[in-house]
Amino acid sequence: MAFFVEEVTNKIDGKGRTSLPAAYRSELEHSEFYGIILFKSLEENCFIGADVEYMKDLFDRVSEQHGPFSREMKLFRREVLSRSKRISVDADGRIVLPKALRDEVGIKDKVIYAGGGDHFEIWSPEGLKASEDGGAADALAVLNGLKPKEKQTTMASLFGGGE
Amino acid sequence: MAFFVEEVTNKIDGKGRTSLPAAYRSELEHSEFYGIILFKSLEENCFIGADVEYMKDLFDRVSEQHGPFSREMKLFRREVLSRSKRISVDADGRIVLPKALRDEVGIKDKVIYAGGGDHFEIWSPEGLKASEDGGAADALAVLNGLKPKEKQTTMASLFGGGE
DNA sequence: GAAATATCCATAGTATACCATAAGTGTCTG
DNA sequence: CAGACACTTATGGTATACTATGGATATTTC
Repeated sequence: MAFFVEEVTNKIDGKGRTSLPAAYRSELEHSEFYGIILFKSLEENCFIGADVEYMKDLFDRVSEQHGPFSREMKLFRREVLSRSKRISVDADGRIVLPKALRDEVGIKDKVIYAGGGDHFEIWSPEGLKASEDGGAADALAVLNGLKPKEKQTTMASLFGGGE
Repeated sequence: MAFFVEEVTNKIDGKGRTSLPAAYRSELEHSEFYGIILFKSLEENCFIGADVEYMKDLFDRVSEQHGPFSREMKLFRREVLSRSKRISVDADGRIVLPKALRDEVGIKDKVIYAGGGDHFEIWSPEGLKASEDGGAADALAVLNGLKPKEKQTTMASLFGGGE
């Protein structure tokens, strides 16, 4: 699965065209669809981009854990899927952010792509600056507080045939 | 399988013609039948549209899990299959919603298509507005509450004392 | 033949494909 | 090691194709 890192600042022109960072493109080009799924973050003033598989995976998990016509699934459909867009990467490596979307998060002539692993974020420079976090010290505390990775005892490991 | 996202508002004329969103059409055109299955939602005041494979999949699952002549299968036939319609996409990318159907959910001169992954919904603008959900915060809670994907058979699940 | 349904053109606006450039990177070579 | 060459990347401009929609004409269906 694609793994996005790096923070990149690119221009965006009057038609909403902006180069997707090359590092992201190479993560995407093995995908079934050479493009991204884009949707407004549920908590922050930015967009979230990812490959289609990421969204299909979220879909499957909500559907399996709550039921295909559950209240949770309905929320997911309304608040995420119907607000998402499929945006293809053109031959020059660019995507287009329609004006309506740019206005939602205050993007003018520059965008910042922020890699976040399974997905990435798209910010206006002002928006990203305004969204402050705890800083490096707090992040260090998170890492230091990590417990060992769950060592699940699986059927396979019990009866042989593990990796 | 087709994956529908985006919310699109289109006009519908006196003859019931309305453009199916281009994003949906490109999801459908690899299907065996270039058109949709349409049926009235069992719980909401809208229609549900999908490709034929979606309905065949529902059919298979009900049949396999309850038996081909079970009470559940009879319900599915009566309430879903017999109320479904096969609607083809014409050369201009439009579908036709007959007047009887439009009246069922109060569609006048505009329809809203709401992508929902494996299927999409067709609403009247008023109907969609009236059907409110929990909003972004609730949707975020759903996503944060997701359990890890792999459902491995663990010691815990074997001998009690789950998560 | 009247009403309903389907097929065929026309068009304005928009989005996409195509082409061009300029800067940066790296490689190969004499 | 200097320099020529081939790539890639980001970005600007232009032309073409597509989308949504309205109107008109066929073709059913009862």
